[in-house]
Amino acid sequence: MASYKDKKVITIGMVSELTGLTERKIRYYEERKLIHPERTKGGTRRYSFNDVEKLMTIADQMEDGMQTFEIRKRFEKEERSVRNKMLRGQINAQFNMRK
Amino acid sequence: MASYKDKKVITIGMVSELTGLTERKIRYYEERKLIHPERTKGGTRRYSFNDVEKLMTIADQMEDGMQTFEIRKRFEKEERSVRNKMLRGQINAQFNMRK
DNA sequence: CGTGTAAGGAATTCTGACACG
DNA sequence: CGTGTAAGGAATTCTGACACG
Repeated sequence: MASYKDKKVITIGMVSELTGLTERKIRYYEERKLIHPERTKGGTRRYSFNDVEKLMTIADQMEDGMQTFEIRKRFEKEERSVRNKMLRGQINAQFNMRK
Repeated sequence: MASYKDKKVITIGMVSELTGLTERKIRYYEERKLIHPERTKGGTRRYSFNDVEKLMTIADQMEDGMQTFEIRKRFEKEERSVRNKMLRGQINAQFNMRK
């Protein structure tokens, strides 16, 4: 499941370059809980390629005039749906084991 | 062909963490032409996940007492073989187009 | 609300060199 | 040859704040 796309290894400078967003914006979207980079011991942020993709989605939605809290709600909704899907998968698997 | 694995986005500090190698070693293997990171405008090195994997291979071979120039020759050999394979693929493709 | 910017400091990285073996 | 280390400087990142709208 976790692969290179999820490894938090990219600095904010590279993310800025990859997405075209300013560092200010990237930090702000974190403040608004849209992304969740990790930190090194020293405190510098590290992002994954998934974060980069997410930021590009965010950029699109911001351009469409959406507000950060709306975007956040969408992401949360999406995550719930993914989790439910996985849960159902597990339940089915167990069910199949029984019979 | 080029994917996330080939994107040069990782700093030497992260590479050191991921591979367990010291930064000194990582820079030295570059000096010996075993790896080829890119540079930012500012001059800091950026590595790809492929570089990270390559470094782990290098570490293994160094442990086995191999010398850097040997390891380098191996890599070059491997690259030639890959290129040849691709070339043959292209030739076959063209040949198949003709008939 | 979303974003720019100047400010001061801290973490990160760089190079060239000396050392050892 | 391969690697550690101290040295000085440059690039990168961080936070909190003020500004505008």
